[in-house]
Amino acid sequence: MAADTTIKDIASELNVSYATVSRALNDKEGVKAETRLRVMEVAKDLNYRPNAIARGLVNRKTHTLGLIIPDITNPFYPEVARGVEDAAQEQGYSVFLCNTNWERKKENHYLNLLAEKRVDGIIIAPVAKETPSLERLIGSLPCVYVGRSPREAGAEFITIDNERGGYLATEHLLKTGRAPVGFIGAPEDSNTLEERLRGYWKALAEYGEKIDERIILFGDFRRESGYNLVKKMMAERVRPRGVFGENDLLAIGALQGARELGLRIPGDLAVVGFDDIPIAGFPEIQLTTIGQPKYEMGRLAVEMLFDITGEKEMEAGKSRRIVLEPVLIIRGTA
Amino acid sequence: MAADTTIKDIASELNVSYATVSRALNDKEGVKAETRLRVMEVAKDLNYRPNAIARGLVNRKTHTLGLIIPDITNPFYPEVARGVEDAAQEQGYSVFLCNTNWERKKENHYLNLLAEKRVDGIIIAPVAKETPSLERLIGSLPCVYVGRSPREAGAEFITIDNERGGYLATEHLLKTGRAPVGFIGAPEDSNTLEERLRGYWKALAEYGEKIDERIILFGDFRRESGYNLVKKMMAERVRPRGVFGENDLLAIGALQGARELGLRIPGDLAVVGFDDIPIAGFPEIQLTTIGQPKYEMGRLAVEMLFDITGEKEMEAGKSRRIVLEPVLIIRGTA
DNA sequence: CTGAAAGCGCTAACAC
DNA sequence: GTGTTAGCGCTTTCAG
Repeated sequence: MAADTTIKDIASELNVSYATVSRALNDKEGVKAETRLRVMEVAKDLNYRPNAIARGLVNRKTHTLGLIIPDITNPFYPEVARGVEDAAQEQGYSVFLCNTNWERKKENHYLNLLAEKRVDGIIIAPVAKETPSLERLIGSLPCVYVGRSPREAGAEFITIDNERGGYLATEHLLKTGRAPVGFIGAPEDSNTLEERLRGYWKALAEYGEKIDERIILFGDFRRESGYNLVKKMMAERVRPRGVFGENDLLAIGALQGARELGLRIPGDLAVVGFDDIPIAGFPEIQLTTIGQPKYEMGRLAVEMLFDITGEKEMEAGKSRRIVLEPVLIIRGTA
Repeated sequence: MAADTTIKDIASELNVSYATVSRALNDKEGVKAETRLRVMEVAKDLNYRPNAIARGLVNRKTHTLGLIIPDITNPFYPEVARGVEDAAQEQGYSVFLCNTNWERKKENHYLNLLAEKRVDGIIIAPVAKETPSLERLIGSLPCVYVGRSPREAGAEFITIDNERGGYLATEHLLKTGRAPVGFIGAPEDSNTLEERLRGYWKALAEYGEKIDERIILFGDFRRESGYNLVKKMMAERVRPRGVFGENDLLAIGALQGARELGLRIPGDLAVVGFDDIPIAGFPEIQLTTIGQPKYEMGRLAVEMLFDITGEKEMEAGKSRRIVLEPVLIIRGTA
């Protein structure tokens, strides 16, 4: 950028030391009211803009947060991101939004980058169950996980009870007589999968259904995957009458694949998703799903971060490990 | 963050000057191979992380871009954002994603913030027709607009031909005998509205239809708005047989409102949108719309930025003012 | 090839 | 109240 005006410029303009200018600009005490006024004036005239980089260097604080999400294209994450950004902005923070596209390499890269940029904290929805490069950072860089409960003892997190969510979804299917119930999810290492799958198993067990690997299928997190997986599933000998999709995109894809197969929903096949993304509620979709407070989770993550850094204390009674209760939202597909 | 290790630490460890360390770390010439190796080793041992803040201060370059979008919740923007981020990352840049939520105040705030953080460039999808606080920055901070062609002479931009898009949409409706054709859009000051509306007018004129203010309705950019507006429109005496929505979300809302009114689509009412967001292509929606290459636009915006800063030259023949051709995508709603 | 030293823009003691 | 000075972590002359 072109030569910016610095506090020195405005100091020499006024024939005061630049320390005084700094004091005036930062509303510190010990500056004559008149001096302060003149400083402000000249600052405006010269179109002065504080250099956050220089400030960050001496204050060791950048007023910047990093937010790492796996898929900005999945409507779940923009909602979370909005919560994070709103809450951050309210405290005068800005956020680096990093999209890993479900690639661990990218996640790693961003983690390093954020550390190098000396962000004041990181909020992450990790790609996989373990995030070693982050775990190395924790302790030197405050961090909170969103959407999953990490294994490491030291980490803070906000998530919903995924196992319970999986249970609720499956139970609903079973209770309405949809056995056998299939499951479609992302690859095995995904962070939330394990817990939701566990909930699925649990419900199955409780209803006396046995686990049938033929109708537990894995792909990726995209809608197309749900579409393909349901077709594959329906080609099996055991024809499920209900399907639980690990997330809404997958479930919606399943809906579409099933309809293409000529199946009526929910008559021939009932489908339950997870997340309650906005389109799930569209009249054309009406997906039965498990709801989570996405925006709120984003906000809470920031609060927790600030609580760690001491920037701002959290409301009393709030823990730094929050597990929210999922809710079953019954619409038209199950 | 806790006390980081600095180049001084690794210098004293090795009994060399920290200048040497800096050189070694930055792959500068004039360092004995062996010294370099030892530096690298110790750096790794000490878990050294370059401080991008300090670097930015001396280099006057932060390797950071700012991206300002109005609504991360509208699937159009995440696509653009992905393009921006991918292209930026390829050049070793990271991006601050700022969501203005259609608020000029927030936009302003972010613009200042980005300037203070000394980003190397800004890509913006502005809230309104004019962005005075940005225009003041241009010249000192490279900037490119996405999604609209600003009035100022000095600004670079990448957009599609919105007027032509509006024309194509309306023409399609007219050609298929849908007159009278209504229009629903966001508030008057919106950036793209004017051009798309102009295209609508033009098509109307060409087909001998007159402009009827009663069926040109404005709300905001959200789906709910389309839903409400279409209901209002259908309550008018002139009952339109086609509607052009300024964006897909609006058009989808219109679809839903119309159906709730008992109208069959496209039999009773034909609807065309704009943007071609992913859900537009869902089998349940099948929205006829105007397509724009969102991801590509994001990428191109970054290229243009780097071309301005001299970071990387653009392919020959590319202008810094790009107006892409919109395409009509005919699906089921018109 | 390496070291010493200045300086990026700013804040924070410590003097006066 | 205000000025002086050191220093945040790093890059970059300029000497040696």
